[in-house]
Amino acid sequence: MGASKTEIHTSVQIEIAEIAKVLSHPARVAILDYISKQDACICTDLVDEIGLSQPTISQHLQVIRNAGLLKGTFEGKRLCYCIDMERFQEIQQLLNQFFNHTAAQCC
Amino acid sequence: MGASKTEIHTSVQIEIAEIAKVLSHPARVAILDYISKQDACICTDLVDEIGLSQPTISQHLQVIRNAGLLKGTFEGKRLCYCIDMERFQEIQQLLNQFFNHTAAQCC
DNA sequence: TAGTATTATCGTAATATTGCAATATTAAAA
DNA sequence: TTTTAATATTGCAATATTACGATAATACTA
Repeated sequence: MGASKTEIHTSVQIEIAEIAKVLSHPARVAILDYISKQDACICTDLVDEIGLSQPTISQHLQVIRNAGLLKGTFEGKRLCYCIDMERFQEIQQLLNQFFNHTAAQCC
Repeated sequence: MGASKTEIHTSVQIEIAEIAKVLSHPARVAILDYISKQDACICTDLVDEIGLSQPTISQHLQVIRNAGLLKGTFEGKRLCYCIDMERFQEIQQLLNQFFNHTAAQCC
């Protein structure tokens, strides 16, 4: 089908999956990489930097934004944003919690 | 298109994305959760446990396996496997490296 | 060897994702 | 106010993912 049966999973499992989905495309990883390397918030050259078309970059940015990973102003000309470190660390913690509690001892 | 332009990204970015893709579906998170909770390697009741059909579970397991996250024997009856902790920690480290070097200071 | 239980594969349908051209929207500058 | 530059949205095509029924393959057991 393609539609995932989310109702049979826990909210934590769904949350992990949603976070992972943001990072599951190299373009979005590249975008986060690039934004983090900037000193300021003016990130208008993403299109040239990443090598994808403007609509595609815009689409990826929306995915990252919807996950709460960006903050700043998002409308009109001269877009200004950067990574929301609070949310970023929250996500890192969530992933680490998942990795840490998954500690099998067999084989 | 649906095909991602992987050739324009760095190998690290692609690796992060590939790892994240494994965790980007709640069923796979649930499978990893469940396996890690078991004491032994006999994990034959995954189908009942996760609530998806046997072929679907098999498909998800293959994705997890291809990422190197499982070890054990994978053929024939009485499947026996568990999480490959070495690979698991390697992945955790890679993700943490990504999160740690992404530390923007603006806004 | 025949039967049984377990996992893998195939085929297929439904949905999601990715990408871009064309166009719209937005806000600053002239 | 018109122009211009930057971002968003729309529409569409190509590909990927998810899911499952049917079936095959595998290995244990009687």
